[in-house]
Amino acid sequence: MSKGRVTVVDIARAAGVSKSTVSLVLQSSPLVNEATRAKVTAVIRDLGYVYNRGAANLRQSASSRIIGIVVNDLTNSFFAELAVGMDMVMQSAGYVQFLSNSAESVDRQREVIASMREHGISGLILSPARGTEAADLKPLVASGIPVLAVVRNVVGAKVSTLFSDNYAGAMDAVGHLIGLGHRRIAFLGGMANTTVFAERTAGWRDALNKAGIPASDDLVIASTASRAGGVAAVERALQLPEPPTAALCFNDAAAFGVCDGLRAKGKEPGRDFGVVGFDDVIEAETAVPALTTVSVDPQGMGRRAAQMLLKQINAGRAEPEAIVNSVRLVVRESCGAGGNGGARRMLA
Amino acid sequence: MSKGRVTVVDIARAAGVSKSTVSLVLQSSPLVNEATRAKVTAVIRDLGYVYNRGAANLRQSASSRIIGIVVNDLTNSFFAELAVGMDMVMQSAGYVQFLSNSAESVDRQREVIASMREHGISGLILSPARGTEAADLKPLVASGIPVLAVVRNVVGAKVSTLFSDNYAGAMDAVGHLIGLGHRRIAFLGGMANTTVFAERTAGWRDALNKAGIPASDDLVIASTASRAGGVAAVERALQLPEPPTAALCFNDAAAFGVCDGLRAKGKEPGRDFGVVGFDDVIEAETAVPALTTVSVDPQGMGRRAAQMLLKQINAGRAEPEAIVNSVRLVVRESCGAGGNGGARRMLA
DNA sequence: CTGTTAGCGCATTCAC
DNA sequence: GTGAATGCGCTAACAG
Repeated sequence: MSKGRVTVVDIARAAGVSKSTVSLVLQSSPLVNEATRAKVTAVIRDLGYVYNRGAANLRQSASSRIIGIVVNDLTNSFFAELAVGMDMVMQSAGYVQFLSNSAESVDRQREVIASMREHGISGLILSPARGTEAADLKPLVASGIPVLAVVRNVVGAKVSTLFSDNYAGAMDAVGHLIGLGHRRIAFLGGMANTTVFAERTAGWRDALNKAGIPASDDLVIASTASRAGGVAAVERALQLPEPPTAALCFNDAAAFGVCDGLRAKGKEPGRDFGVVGFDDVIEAETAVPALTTVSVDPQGMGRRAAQMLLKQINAGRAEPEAIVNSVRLVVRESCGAGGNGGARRMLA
Repeated sequence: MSKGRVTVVDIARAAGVSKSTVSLVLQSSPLVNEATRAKVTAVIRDLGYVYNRGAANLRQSASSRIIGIVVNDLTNSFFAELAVGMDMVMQSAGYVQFLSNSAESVDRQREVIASMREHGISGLILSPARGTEAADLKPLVASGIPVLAVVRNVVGAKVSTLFSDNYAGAMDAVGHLIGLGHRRIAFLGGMANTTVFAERTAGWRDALNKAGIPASDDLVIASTASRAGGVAAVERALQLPEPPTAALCFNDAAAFGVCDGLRAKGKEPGRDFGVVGFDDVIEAETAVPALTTVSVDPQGMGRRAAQMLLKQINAGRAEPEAIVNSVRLVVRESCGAGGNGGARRMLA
């Protein structure tokens, strides 16, 4: 039963036709007799034949229908959600994906991309590891296969891009806080040397400046983009000579940490201190956020990224395009039961 | 530059040798002159040649060095961590993986597995969608490619397995609570119709019975395995005629929800109510758990799964093996700063 | 040590 | 409608 793979020849012989007839049946060509088609499909099922895409792809220089996805940190729910979104449209489009985790290592990233390339991917979506350079992608784009960078930028690389509008989102959020009367607004959490961090702090800064409020660097407190990082950041913020009365948090994890830290100091988030967070993982943990958030919807972004790449693949040789994924400020006035314990009656 | 793929023939011509010499160089065979080897490798680099594994694999009936991984819910951090663990060892072993999300749909799962098979995977790791039957995997195992089921069981399927010792973990956890003097101990959260749920509740039940405490079905309150589910479950539990004084929570998300729900009722988790949770995602969100937990370490489990599968692949035609991944009870007496706000001074 | 020959499984002409 | 050739990129034999 498992003595070597069963091929078209086998099923041709068993069905008493020639291999090309079988081939036609496989691609459901209209120019084959209905009776023979039935016979062939029956034999295919009986012998447990499986189509060999590798061989097919070798022959015709068609698309392998494999695409590569490399993300910097699949452990982060944001990127997991992103990947799931991509997976959805890839599956529906009849593609399979190599999906790998670079763990922020450019070396692993390079290796994994090389490996994918040897396997003939017809496109690549990359959420680049920190420190990725244009040169790393040079041979890939030179070979003509479409590459899409998401979430983070690769400066100088001639690839398509899909980024969130971090700048506008931060502007909106800070504007909201200012509208509520806050004047000292901190930026808490996140790793400083990322483009996302830079964009979000830029929006924070410009929104303050626009309102005539000085944007003091003391109020930008970077840390890890985690719950622990949020706790640490807010603790530092509250120790400032002139502590802030509100904060824009780098992401949702940091925002939760900030709430934790506030409660630990006897402050009620929302009532005693305004909190707005970028919500990179909205829809994921539906029960939690009673916070006002700048929502990114990673699954939607993933779907959009996949669609972009497939379009490029189908279009053949298209120019790289840059798209900005819009975000929206979600203001939650009240918070239902089952919410995040201490985060009700939000001032922000 | 990108006029068709550059092949062995191209580099053979450019290097002034024959293709088989190039082939030998590619597989770093010892029987090739050092000078010609240098020449060939130089040309390879200059022309930007990429090895075509598809063609190679077609010729020699060797392993494709592609393995398939299908997970029921990549949105769940547990499975994301699991996948990352697998990714690590696959990368180190020179494999690439198709990684896909079935989203608990047996249909998607079947399609995706079929697609992977057409691409010639040399092994499959499956965290089965709910409702997966042995028949779904029948053709795959019949074709002789190693299959490993993780986390959940597929009854009747002749595949290798790697499960956590949910039963023993639940026993340990409940024993711990009993040792602290609790008599009415609930089981909160989790979807009822899963094997994991069945195993964990069985351990809960048997530990109670062993201690001579009746295990009332009222105390098993299923819900979703999420934070919201935990909130709902503990609310129901506290409305019982004889409410519990402690609980074993299905997973960490549910445990957090239980703490939320307790605080909403003015009860301090750990002080007023004993909480132990299965910690499916330990190491992931390092800041949070001030809870006593039954730890599973999904990344480690993923690494182990990958190693198992690779061993099977290398061993050729090995019998399926069943391995149990041990879990450990982690008792946290105190909880440092930056912990989960309300979950300190745990009674459990 | 290196070149020659012959397929791996499939799809695409062409004849029939 | 169907069957016989040909070649995709590569490796395995065997010659030279």
